[in-house]
Amino acid sequence: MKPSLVKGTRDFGPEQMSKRLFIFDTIRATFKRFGFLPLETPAMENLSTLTGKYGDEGDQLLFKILNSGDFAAGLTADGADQPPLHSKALLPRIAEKGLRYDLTVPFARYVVMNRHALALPFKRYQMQPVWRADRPQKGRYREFYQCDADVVGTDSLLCEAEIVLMVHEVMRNLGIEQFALKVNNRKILTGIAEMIGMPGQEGALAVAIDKLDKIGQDKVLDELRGRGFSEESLTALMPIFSVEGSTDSVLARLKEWLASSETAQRGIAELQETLQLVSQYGLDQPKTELDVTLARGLSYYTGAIFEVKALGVSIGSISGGGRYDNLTSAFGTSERLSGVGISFGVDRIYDVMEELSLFPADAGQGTAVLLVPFDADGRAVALPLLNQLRQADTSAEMYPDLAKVKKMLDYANAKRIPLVVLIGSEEVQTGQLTVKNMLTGVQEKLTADELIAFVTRS
RNA sequence: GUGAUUGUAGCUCAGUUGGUUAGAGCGUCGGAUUGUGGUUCCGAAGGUCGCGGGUUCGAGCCCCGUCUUUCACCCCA
Repeated sequence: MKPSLVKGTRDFGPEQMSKRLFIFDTIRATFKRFGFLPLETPAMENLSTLTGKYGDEGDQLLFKILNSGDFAAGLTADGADQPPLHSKALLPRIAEKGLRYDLTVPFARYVVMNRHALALPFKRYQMQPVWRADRPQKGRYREFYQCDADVVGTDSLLCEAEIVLMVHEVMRNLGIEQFALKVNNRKILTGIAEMIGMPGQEGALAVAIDKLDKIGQDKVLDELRGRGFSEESLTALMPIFSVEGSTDSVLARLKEWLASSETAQRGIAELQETLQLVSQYGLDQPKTELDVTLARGLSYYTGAIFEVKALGVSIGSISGGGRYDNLTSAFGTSERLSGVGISFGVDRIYDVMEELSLFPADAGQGTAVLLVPFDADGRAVALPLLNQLRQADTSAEMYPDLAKVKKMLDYANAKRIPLVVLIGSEEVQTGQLTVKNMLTGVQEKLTADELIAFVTRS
């Protein structure tokens, strides 16, 4: 049989992996600098932990795991006198585990289970794969990695501000200079829904408004009509399409328009304070953009919402997050624990960086020096040198077989090893090794000590 | 989940209105004065034409199903 990959999954070869590790390392370094601690949770969770947290659509995208053993035991066969079993009714009887859909919900589960041992506020980062059963397409996979940093146990808007700072640091360290960090606040959307006489409908409102830049104002209105919004409410909504301009002027206009909504006013104030904290920090050339139409589908957000888009590429958002006030309450805690977090999508960041050629040249660099002995005598000289190079923190290897020189140099080219040390009888006798730069073709004679000095210097 | 789309050598692709032993480039392997690669020359290996059915004297080509790829919708990192 021919081997193949599961739909929407990929292998990562050495070259891809070294680029991916560059992304992981960059993000991890930032998370650590901001005081977040590492956490890992299992790939699978009880379905009861996962369901109901992501809305109906999200539940459908969960990968379920068939029970072990005779999962069909106790199921009755469909008979003429019985209605056929529907998969929806069948599911809880044959699957009680599922693959994690994101990192936020398992984190909330962890916090609730370990509440007694955690010093609040608790800051954790987590970089693990998640799985979603939707159709793969550009920038969308069934298995992909998220890098999350969340804080729970504080309402302080400093956390929101730090997320803004982290996003800037990560993007700039990755070399993604052209990006937009869109920010909004769910409370503003909630207030708008109240204002137009559709309280509690901010979810439907958000989903439709989120598509504004994609389908245009008229189609957004059509969609809202389809969702049961009256003409009256739509008329009341019109000002949202004309709030543009600088962040300050947008905030001022919103304040005026939503004057009667206490919720909206709180959202506006939160946003304002967050942005003020960011500017007090002294962030250079912030890429934050207030976008009233930014909604984000995940239903658990209650305050700030973030989304990062790379400019100049047609790949969806590469990062997103927000504040959630009652995620832990879904697990039955009476204590109100507020949290806020950000999630970086490694796979999309990879696609963006690949498309814009942003990976540094040495991101795929493996071995720095290849030792090429021509015979057993050369090998006797090469082995201690190999050891010395590695102790000097240089990645070095020796071609394992005594093969033809051509073959060994071909190997160096294939692995893009920039430096080759040729060791034949002449080199063994004089101690002057032939060091060849594979890029320029230039050769020079160096002693072992000179070689190590040269390699560690560059 | 809805609607399209793709599949021929390791890779990128040719392959006529259905007609004999399915081709190219690149790559791989071997060789061209036994201590020199990336540029040259010669040679070789490598394909159940995604898979399963059907139509036909005959299918890489037409039809159906299925899987896969890519894309739009939905939603999302």
